[in-house]
Amino acid sequence: MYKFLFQKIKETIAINDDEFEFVKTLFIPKKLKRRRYLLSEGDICKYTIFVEKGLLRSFTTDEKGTEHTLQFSMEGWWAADLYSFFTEEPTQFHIEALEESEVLLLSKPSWDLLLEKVPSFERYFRILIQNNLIATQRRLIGSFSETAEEKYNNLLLQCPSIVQRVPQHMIASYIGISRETLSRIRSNSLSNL
Amino acid sequence: MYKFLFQKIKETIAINDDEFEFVKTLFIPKKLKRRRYLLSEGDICKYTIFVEKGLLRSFTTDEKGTEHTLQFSMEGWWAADLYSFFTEEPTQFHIEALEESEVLLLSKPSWDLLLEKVPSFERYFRILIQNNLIATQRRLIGSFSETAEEKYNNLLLQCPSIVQRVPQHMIASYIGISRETLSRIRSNSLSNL
DNA sequence: TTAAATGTGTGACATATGTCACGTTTTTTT
DNA sequence: AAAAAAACGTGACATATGTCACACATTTAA
Repeated sequence: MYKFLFQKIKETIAINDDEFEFVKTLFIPKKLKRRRYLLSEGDICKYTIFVEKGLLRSFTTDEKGTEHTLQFSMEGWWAADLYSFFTEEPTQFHIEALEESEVLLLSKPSWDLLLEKVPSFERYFRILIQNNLIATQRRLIGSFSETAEEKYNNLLLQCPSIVQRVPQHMIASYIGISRETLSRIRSNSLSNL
Repeated sequence: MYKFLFQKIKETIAINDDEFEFVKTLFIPKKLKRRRYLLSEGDICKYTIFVEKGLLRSFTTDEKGTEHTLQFSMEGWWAADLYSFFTEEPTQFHIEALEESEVLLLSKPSWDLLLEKVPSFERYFRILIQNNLIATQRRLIGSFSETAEEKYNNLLLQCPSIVQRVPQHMIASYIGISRETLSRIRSNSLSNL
């Protein structure tokens, strides 16, 4: 249950077995069925979520009812609304399980305790967030400069596994195009083989 | 010259005067004329840049020659291509001074030394980057869900000072619309007064 | 003070993408 | 196995925004 967590942490910082045993005590393991929500609009985001198994999606719904996907989080990744988590303001996001999933929940008090007792986690989270920022900046620039087809092809190159595991209309909402446009792009690229 | 730096640091972490004197020695002060570049496409981003005075812009140029503005950095803000800074890969960004500016440069070795000697800076940078991530995520969702007019009006609400200090076509490239569209939005909202 | 460079406004037109509607296929649930 | 729900494909059409072109205004530099 803590396999990916341990592995991912060790990729960026050095922690010993004792420390990891302590880390373990801070997380709440949870199993989720498909389509279950971990966070809904209006909630306060009480946990940062680490995915050990399965796949989560973070998204918002605008006034017209259209969904916009911020992130897919698969094994070894995190999910949360950081703004709501730190300010304790209500969130605008939903986080749902797209597959049967196993997650580890880290509450705010546990987060604080973690940084206090194992200061090197400050570095771990900084790097994690930094990589997320770099990726999000790229998506933003891409959303300005790329055509719908380029957006899809780039996603295929960069995250083929996401495209395989997720329904098309959610892929569309992740790259910021309509599901119909994505459907047409896919049928066109088939005829170009 | 270090006024904003000191102030901004104290907003998030506690550091004493001795530590600040040490911090000072790590930064390279630099004055910049208008339109001077601190970073050009293909360079390796050698410094993270803190703005004491003036205004910087980070942007990319796509294959068609269209500019896309990632960020404006005014007094008290940072600028850099974090990806290039940490990987030492060539950058795709340009960073230019939009006004006569005074900046403080922090090289990679100095950055490393800073975190080693004053570990609380890990926290400072984590929070800095985290706030940037939250803002960038909002821009991304906005780029999916808002009309050109909404994008402009929201920017007016959130960063009126940027809109005042920066040429319109750069504002357009920041919210991801053409300069002509922005020009029409502005003339329309005038007639609605 | 003049010339050059930069920035802005606006008309005419093109087009990529969204929207709506409906049918079919696939998956999930009972 | 049947029914319900979710997902996908596709035609017809609408439209917001981009593109191109050129005039005018403003700022900067010579």
